[in-house]
Amino acid sequence: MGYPVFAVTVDLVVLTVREGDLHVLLVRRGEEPYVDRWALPGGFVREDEDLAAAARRELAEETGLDGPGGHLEQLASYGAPDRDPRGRVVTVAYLALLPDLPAPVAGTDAAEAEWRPVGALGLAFDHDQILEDGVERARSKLEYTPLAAAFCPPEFTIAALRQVYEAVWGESLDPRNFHRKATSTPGFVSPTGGVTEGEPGRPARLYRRGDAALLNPPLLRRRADG
Amino acid sequence: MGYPVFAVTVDLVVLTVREGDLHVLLVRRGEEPYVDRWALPGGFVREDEDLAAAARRELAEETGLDGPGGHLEQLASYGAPDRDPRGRVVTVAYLALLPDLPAPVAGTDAAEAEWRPVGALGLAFDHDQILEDGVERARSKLEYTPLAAAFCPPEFTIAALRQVYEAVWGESLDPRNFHRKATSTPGFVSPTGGVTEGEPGRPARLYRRGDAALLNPPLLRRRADG
DNA sequence: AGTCGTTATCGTCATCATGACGAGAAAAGG
DNA sequence: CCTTTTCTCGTCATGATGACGATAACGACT
Repeated sequence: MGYPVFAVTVDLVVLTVREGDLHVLLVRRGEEPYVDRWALPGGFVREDEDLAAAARRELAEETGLDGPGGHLEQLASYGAPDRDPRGRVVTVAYLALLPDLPAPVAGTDAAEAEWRPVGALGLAFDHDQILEDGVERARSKLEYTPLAAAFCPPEFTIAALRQVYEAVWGESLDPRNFHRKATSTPGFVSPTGGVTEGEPGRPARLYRRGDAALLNPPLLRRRADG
Repeated sequence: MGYPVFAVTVDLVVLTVREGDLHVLLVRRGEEPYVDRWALPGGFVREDEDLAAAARRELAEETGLDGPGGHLEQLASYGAPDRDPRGRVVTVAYLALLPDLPAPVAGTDAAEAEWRPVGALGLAFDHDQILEDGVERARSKLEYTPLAAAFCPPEFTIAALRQVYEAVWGESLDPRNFHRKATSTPGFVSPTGGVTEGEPGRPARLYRRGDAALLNPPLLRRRADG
């Protein structure tokens, strides 16, 4: 039976919140095609490797960290016949949400890597589209899941969680209403008992991510109207 | 540069509502592996074919119909190393929502095909998992989009739309509250001006699918609690 | 024609969630 | 001690929802 053969890659949309803005991890390509252009990190899936395992491996290689606190999920697949000039390549994109890393990125890999605010970046291949899809997925996930905590360190304040929403959604939220919502939605966050120290203003209680898979009711962003 | 080669297939989760229950389109396999076992329809992506084009082609081959009124979207990709005994095969699953077909399925293809109520079916490969993911996606999509209309003919009644929700979600909804919600949510449905004739009971107004991409506010199913 | 069963459509009411905003609590810094 | 800052708790009006009553408009039957 004859059928076409493909190369299969995984590409990563790695998002984090830095200084109040949503950032994506990019690497500068070291070889053709698109030499010296910025692109999403990624690579070929190995002979005996599951797709998710390949994504985890690439994430660890690029960030030196996959540990708890983050989140990794499959995003979508892209396989236009002409998306890679080298031939038929299907890529399975994964979306990673990480806390702002104290450790520098690109630990093991020699390639240049950096965090860039999301926006109109002229990335290699169809990576602009993949990034756009990833950002939209993240925005949507924050509505229905407690995943915003994946952007935070293990213990965080309600204000930090709110700033994640504000950065990802690009809109500001009322601190008092957000506080009520976060603390009253079952499984969203759970208090650790600790409080912040040395910060300006009244000390804030610390929370961990709750155990709910879904927020019920969800926390909907303000729609453009319709 | 040496990298592994893969075969790439598309598999379809084709759903419809028949007689008040959610059904999936299955085909009986005619060759190894899994001969004579039921499986999701699908096939290899061709040399110069986009993934979505391959999905549309397979859908047309299996149902003889891809026309307007239905819906097709990418679901997810599956690529466990051992998911196909023939070798390394990555499949990109697509989800199709169709109105109950007047035409018989499997027009062109010689393989046996039939609609089966969704549930615990012992399908070939990892198709049970793919089906489960597809059904969950459909359930979720009905909450946030007007896509339930994709299960209906071009013109339909509010009651028909409600029966779609009841079949897909597996729960009953109050006809009066559903009517209020469907007709008051902007872009959900739009009246055609026509009414049903010859049906028992009071004639019902006919509607077409609205132009909204998202329901705002959404129509949430009753959660299992948390 | 009248009655009944059936389904569609509209209305009412209590409850819950939300947006807007006031106000006190608890820290740091002068 | 006072001001500034930020967290936390309340209040109130509004909007969405669940539960359910009531009426409208058909076919079928007597």
